[in-house]
Amino acid sequence: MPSRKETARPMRLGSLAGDVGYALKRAQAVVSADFSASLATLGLRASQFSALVLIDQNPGASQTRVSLALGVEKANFVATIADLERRALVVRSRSVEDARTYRLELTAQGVDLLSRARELQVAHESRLTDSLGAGRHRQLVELLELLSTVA
Amino acid sequence: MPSRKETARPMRLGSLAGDVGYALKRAQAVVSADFSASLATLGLRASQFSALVLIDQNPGASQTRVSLALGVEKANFVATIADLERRALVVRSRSVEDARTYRLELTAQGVDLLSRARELQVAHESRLTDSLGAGRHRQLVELLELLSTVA
DNA sequence: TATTGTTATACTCTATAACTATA
DNA sequence: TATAGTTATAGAGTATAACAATA
Repeated sequence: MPSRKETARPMRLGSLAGDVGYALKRAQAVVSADFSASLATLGLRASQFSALVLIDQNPGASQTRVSLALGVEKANFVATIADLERRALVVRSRSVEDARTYRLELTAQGVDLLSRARELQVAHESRLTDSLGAGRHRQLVELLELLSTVA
Repeated sequence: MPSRKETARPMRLGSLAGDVGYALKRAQAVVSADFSASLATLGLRASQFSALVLIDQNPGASQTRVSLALGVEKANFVATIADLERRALVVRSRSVEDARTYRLELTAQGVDLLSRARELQVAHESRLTDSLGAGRHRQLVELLELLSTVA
């Protein structure tokens, strides 16, 4: 997104001001730009990072289970996993109970890269906490998670 | 986004829980799905709706000024305006002060469609207020707008 | 020299249908 | 029949470079 330089004549936003959807999109753009730039130093995208976290936390889970938990279509998750496997960060092994599914696990390299990515995540969240204040930071996450579950 | 059906075995989210970026992305998906489906009944996308609002609020503004205010590259805004003009919702006229720029304005049809879209927007926000509570709804918007400006 | 609107291009994310192999 | 993974495809959104017309 291009940076919104506040020019001499600011634009009237009309009903966009106070709109949750519009505010969400703008905030999401700002936050993801910061985190994505940070993760890029490890050659990771945000979607790959979240996949690594879920596989780490749920070793042996199938592709479909992970993709559903991430809110990603299983069809669109194939390329993500293929890339992580090609880079030897994730291993897939056929399940013995159900030969249709793969069991996903991190390799030692995957664990290592994830721990470095987590440091970047912590630093990223710290920047947000510094900008927003710890109380408002926590409050914002609570409201967002509440919105995702009730709406 | 596929709906997150809470299965028998929920996945552990690890460091994704409490993460602002992840919470933002999930909430944004939920909210934009509802609003986009609503706007689709008028043949509008959210990006077109926001363009109509800004042109209505700032008649005579140029494409670049509107696109910058929306956080959209001017190159990517060309097709949006072209479609709105093709549908006779927006008119472009060369500026007399600066022949490089267009003055953007809504047509009577554009004003009419925008007013119907605004009703959908109000209904959409009402659904969110019902789900979240009026206080939390207002609080969320404040935090998001704060985040966009300070981060 | 700089800016506006434009074209071209490419990459990401997302959504859907259809196939295979297994169940 | 139903599900897991896969392929193919198409639509959005986004980012950058380069151009003609105008400033």
